[in-house]
Amino acid sequence: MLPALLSGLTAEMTVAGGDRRLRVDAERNRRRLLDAAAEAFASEGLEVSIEEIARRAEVGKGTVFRRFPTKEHLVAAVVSDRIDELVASCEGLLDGDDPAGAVHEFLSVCVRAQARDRGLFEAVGGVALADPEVRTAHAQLHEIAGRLLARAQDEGAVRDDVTAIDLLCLMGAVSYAVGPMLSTTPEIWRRYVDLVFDGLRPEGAHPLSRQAPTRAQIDKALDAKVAAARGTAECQTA
Amino acid sequence: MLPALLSGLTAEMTVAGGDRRLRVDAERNRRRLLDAAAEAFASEGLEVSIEEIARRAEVGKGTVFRRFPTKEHLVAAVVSDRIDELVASCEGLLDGDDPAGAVHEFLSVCVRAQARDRGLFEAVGGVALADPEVRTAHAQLHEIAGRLLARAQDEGAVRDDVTAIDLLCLMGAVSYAVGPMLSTTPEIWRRYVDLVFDGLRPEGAHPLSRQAPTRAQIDKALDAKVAAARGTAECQTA
DNA sequence: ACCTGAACACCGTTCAAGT
DNA sequence: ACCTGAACACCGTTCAAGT
Repeated sequence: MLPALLSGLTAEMTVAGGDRRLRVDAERNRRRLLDAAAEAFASEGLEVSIEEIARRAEVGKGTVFRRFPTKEHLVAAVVSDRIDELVASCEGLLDGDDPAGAVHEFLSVCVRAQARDRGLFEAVGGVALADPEVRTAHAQLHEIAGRLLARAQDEGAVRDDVTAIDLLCLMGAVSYAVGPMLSTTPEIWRRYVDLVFDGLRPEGAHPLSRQAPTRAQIDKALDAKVAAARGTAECQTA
Repeated sequence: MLPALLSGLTAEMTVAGGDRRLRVDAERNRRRLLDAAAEAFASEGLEVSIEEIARRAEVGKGTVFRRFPTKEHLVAAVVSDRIDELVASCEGLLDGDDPAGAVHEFLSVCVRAQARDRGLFEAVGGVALADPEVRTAHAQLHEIAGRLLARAQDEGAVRDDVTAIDLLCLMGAVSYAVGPMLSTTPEIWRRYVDLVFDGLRPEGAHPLSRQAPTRAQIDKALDAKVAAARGTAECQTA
């Protein structure tokens, strides 16, 4: 009896935001679902069916939707954990004494994570960003990118006309480009991180024909994208 | 009577590979379907339903599958036309007298095309490359990229350690990165073409930690990807 | 409270019945 | 030959019936 109670309390501490305490069996199912989903999304991508995840977690299909009102919510729960991990492993880069190397390493860490986790890659480029927790985690990554970039720019090791948003965009760009090649040459992403990073150096820098997108523009575009996705979904159900 | 016969003959000439001549009404439906699909894919992306396309073309759902055995085939038919257009508009770049500018322009033309046609973008990054016609068209683009690149490298205007495959990958990378921003800042792709192109200049070039992927590796990876997609599809139907 | 599988709407695909 | 819509399998989602 006591262990069960304790595990319930631990769960409450773990859950972000202070959700209501779940019944012990419910909490156990939630964990199994998150674990099964994380594994399935990472290896197969986001298109694995809910039924498949439920099977792997050994629960009924309906249980998934009782805990996560929609598949997107399940994706967001898994993905925000992954981004949190990414944030944690990038924070250490702020301490080093090689600012340019740290920017390069930041790109490497993020791209490698996406190369190894197909679901993570698909989610951060997609509508998962609609989820508030995912956005928060993503904003933290944005902030780290900004600090790393500022240090490197102060030293003159990175051109002055690029922004943290550029860094995040380029990280996604590289992750996308290497996707099809990962099965035959799993480390190929390093080449494109190197190549893109060379474009960030001051030596070859030429004026950029457009201004950097602002955070507001990105958010607006994401909102529009989410609204569009919601729109067609509503059309389908209506 | 005569016009109908002529239109039938024209159709036969137009169709690549010398397919059997279609009945006049069938040929008309084929055209309407291709037009409707091209428009729908371009604006909505590849996820538009066959039913929607059939509706726009004013034919029955079954007619689509009579002409194109699968949705992928319809996508491939539309997309190979789009890539052919791209090839045509890039061939002119081989004549100019600014090799570096031509490489930049090549990237611009291809990225702009993908920015304006969502289906084109989704297809060239995906399983559409399984289709032989699409592969042929894509190989032509590859060849042009190679010739443009060689000229620029001979002049010392582009670093020597990048390949035509790198160029094609980076083009896809940029197209991906700008996707979410197009609704608010439709010309933003120019910024990332500039930025990536600066990475191709010799001035800031540093050794790349991995060798360029070979055509064989790419093809093998694509085959694997297609096989995997087919595999899960067969599992679903089996 | 929570679990579950049957039921529903949607989509790609097939096919029997029509011209 | 070709056209068509009803029928099938699949997927995300809902919900009535159970504990």
